[in-house]
Amino acid sequence: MFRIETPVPEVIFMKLMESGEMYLETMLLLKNKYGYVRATDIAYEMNYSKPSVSRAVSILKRDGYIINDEHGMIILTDKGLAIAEKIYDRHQTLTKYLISLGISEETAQNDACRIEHIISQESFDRIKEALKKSGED
Amino acid sequence: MFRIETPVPEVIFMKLMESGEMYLETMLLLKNKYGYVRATDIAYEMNYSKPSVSRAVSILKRDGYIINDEHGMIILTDKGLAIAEKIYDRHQTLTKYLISLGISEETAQNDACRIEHIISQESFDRIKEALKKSGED
DNA sequence: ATATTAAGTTAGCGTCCGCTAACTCTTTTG
DNA sequence: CAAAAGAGTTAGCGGACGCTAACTTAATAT
Repeated sequence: MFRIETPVPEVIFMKLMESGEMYLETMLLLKNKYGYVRATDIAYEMNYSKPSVSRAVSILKRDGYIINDEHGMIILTDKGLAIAEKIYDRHQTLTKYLISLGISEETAQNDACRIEHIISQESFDRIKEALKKSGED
Repeated sequence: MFRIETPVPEVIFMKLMESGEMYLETMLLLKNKYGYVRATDIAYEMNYSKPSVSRAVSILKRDGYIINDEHGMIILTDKGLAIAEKIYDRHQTLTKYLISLGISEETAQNDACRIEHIISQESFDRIKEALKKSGED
């Protein structure tokens, strides 16, 4: 009898896509807002269909970003929370920064929401710095 | 005999996707560099396979962004050129702006390349303004 | 003139990520 | 307690956009 080594690795290093980041960010937002996170509220918040959310949730669960508590509520794991907070921070900072340039609140929100996923750490750090400085005078 | 009105509109209003914008921008770059635009050079420049480029080109052609000249070279139409120039301008401006914040040339290029497609006109205008001002002192 | 290289296309695959239809299961309500 | 409403899932569609393999056609070199 031979033990056959499975060619499938324990952990496939999945790069989290923009959409996954948006879901995690929304979950953090809902957690802060209601104290719990449900798929249906995610769907409402993101203006997506329930099946879209259902699939996203199951993927995020599979990849260890979220788990369910005993009541079936969605709980961010450390890994998931880290990303959610990172994106949330980016969102706040970028929004404030764009507003400081004279951009309307609404546009700033929308643009921040897109940029937060694609900007490099280096650029984000410099922008955060610039915002801090501009707030000092 | 009845003339059957086709339910398919003459022109389907296609929103150009980020990838289409990148192709057009690259075409403008190649035009400036070599004086002509070929699919194979696009593939080399963007690090894409020839079939990927071939399909993109046929879609951009179908939608009126490019045409072929008598030698089979790719020519940007007015519509295509307008977009290419818009994105190119955004690229230059955003790159300069990021560099002015202390971000390295390379990172600035990369981030500009992503942001150029998603930022609103309003935000872009404010950034262009801010860059102009910062250049004045 | 033939062999090689280059340009471009076609066919078909795979992933991401929206969607609707239709179902189950639970909770609420008259 | 039966009906309605709400939460969540499964199945399957479709479009955007990468890819490789394999082809044709045109240009170049020996």
